Amino acid sequence: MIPDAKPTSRERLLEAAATLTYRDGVGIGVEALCKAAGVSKRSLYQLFESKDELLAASLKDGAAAFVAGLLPPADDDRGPRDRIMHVFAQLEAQARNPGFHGCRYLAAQIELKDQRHPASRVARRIKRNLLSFFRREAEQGGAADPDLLARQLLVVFDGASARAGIGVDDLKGLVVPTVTTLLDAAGVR
Amino acid sequence: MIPDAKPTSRERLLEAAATLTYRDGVGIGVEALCKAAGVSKRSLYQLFESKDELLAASLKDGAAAFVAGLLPPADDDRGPRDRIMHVFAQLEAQARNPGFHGCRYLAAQIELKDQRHPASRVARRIKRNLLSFFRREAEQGGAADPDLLARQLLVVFDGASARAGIGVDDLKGLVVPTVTTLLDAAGVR
DNA sequence: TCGCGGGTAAACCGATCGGTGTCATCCCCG
DNA sequence: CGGGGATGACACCGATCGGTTTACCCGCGA
Repeated sequence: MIPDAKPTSRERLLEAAATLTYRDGVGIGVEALCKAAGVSKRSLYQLFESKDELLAASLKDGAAAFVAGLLPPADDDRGPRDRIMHVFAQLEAQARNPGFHGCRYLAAQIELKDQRHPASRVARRIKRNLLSFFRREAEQGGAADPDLLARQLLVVFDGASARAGIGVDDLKGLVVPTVTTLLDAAGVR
Repeated sequence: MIPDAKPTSRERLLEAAATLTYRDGVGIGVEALCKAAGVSKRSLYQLFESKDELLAASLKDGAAAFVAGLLPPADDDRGPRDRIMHVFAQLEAQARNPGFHGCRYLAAQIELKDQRHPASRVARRIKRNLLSFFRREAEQGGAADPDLLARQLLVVFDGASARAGIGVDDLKGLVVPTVTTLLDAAGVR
């Protein structure tokens, strides 16, 4: 039911950038990106200022899918506890996928050491939104220290997805009990 | 009290590799490594098979310092709980250092996506040793599920050091209460 | 029919990549 | 003193980096 039989050059570039940088890292060459997208280098540099801006746009473009794949629907009638657990259940499910290589935003920030890199800024913003979600739910769940709980949850999220991403842990039986323990200790009902 | 006024070419290369790859990532060029070490490229390739082997050797070379900087002394008379807490207190202290950029072994594994890369193998082994330490202490502390607790602790370790390393959290008031909660829940005395 | 915008392919730019070949130099050991 | 192995300096290799330029092609509207 998608009217566009063929996506725009711009869309194909964003998609190729998302796929290849996730698999191979942000060090991937523009030549490879163009080939994968079926777009000439000439067009790339008409659509984007630079490779860095393409990377940033690609990360931003994927934010909606990132949120949709992790967060519960906004009209969810479950309580904060279940809504938080939902995120980690989703993470565990995604980690089962052989194509899973961890959180692309964390990876991007680690690979591009420069915090001021446009793509790094985008990644930081997106993760800050996840932190806000956790804090909001923690507050609503009556956590003793919502800020602390939100930071704890994000540490677990990043640690778990990183370790699963590099293939040293499958998260099975790990993430749910961990988050449960933290929620219990924080007094989230 | 160090007899070597001037370290070996090999030692200088290992040191330069450790410093520069930590700050700039494993993508750093061999030219830069050689210049920093004051060693010619020619010598580098007589001392090491390739850049990849130099990186691997450099990571392995730093393992002792990594352990010394985190783990409690072997003859420590404190209990398992304090010995585990020691690791995280050290991590939090190190994260205060402006030169801190997270766990170099996690970063290396994320940057080199290839799990079979020699440096990635070394990193994996070193972190497995940390996991073993956690499990040993968990067992000795009477944890209900020592394997689970060890995995939880490593997730917190990696998550916390990664987030501190990219500058989005200073770990203050975060890591100690988190580990305390996990130890309590596991029944570690 | 014309021109124009958006697209491609491909050559090209200087710089850098990992890695070698060549040769002079230096220092240690006999 | 004489010789040899380690080291440094440096040019060089083909490949690739991010980015630019040139030339051409094609469909659409005036």
